[in-house]
Amino acid sequence: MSYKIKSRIWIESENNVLLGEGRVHLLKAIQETGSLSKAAKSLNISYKKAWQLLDSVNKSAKKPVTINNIGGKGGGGAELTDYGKSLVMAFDDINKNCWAFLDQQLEKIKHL
Amino acid sequence: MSYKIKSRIWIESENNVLLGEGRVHLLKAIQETGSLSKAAKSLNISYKKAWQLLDSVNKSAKKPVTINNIGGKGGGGAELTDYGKSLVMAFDDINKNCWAFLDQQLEKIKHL
DNA sequence: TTTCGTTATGTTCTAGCAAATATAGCGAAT
DNA sequence: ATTCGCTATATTTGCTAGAACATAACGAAA
Repeated sequence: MSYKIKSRIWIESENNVLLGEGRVHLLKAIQETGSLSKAAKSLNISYKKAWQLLDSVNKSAKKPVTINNIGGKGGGGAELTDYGKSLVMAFDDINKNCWAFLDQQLEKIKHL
Repeated sequence: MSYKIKSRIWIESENNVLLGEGRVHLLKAIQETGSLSKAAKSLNISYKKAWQLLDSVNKSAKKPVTINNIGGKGGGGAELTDYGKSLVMAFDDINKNCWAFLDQQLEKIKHL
């Protein structure tokens, strides 16, 4: 059996984590469900944890990543801003490229 | 202030971590000091933690990464095998390249 | 003005991980 | 055969991140 190279990347802003794999999952789930609580359920994490993550994302980002509507018809909801969508897309792109890069670096330890 | 991309890479073998940044630091300290206990001191971690890390490394690797001498003149000691040295060098090289790669990917989020 | 499903937040409990402590075992050299 | 400094391992203690639980606030619609 051969060795494997694994990696994790994340984007930071002023020493705070802005986006990592977990946060991106959450944002995508919000985009799909239209609400933070539904997104939390779909990811099998507590609402509180989801809220804390999202709060941290919005506080670290230069511009709002989601619009959160409180109260009103249906109780409210949350949705990604265009800025949020472009952040998610950029992260996915860079992450995918990183995998490909490391896959190519794997050659260097194949013989070990 | 601009966003930054951070990363962490590691090498796995059969779903066990073989080498990460911490383990590489430990191996380098062993190389410099000639003993596991001195290496632990120099890294400010407990001997036990250092031993557990090293044990895990040697159990995950295909060939021994260190030779541990127990008892004898000076009480014993530990040193890297040639195989261990080449693993450390390969990791450092890949890690360095990964930084450079991500630095270049940074362009993609510069405008965000 | 009551209902509803959400967002928003505080508080308590717990399990798992890290640190601290203790001790056994080893073998060359004197 | 005793000393020495190291490797090897068990046990206990302490801490902290996360889970679980609880509840307040909100605003449109009926």
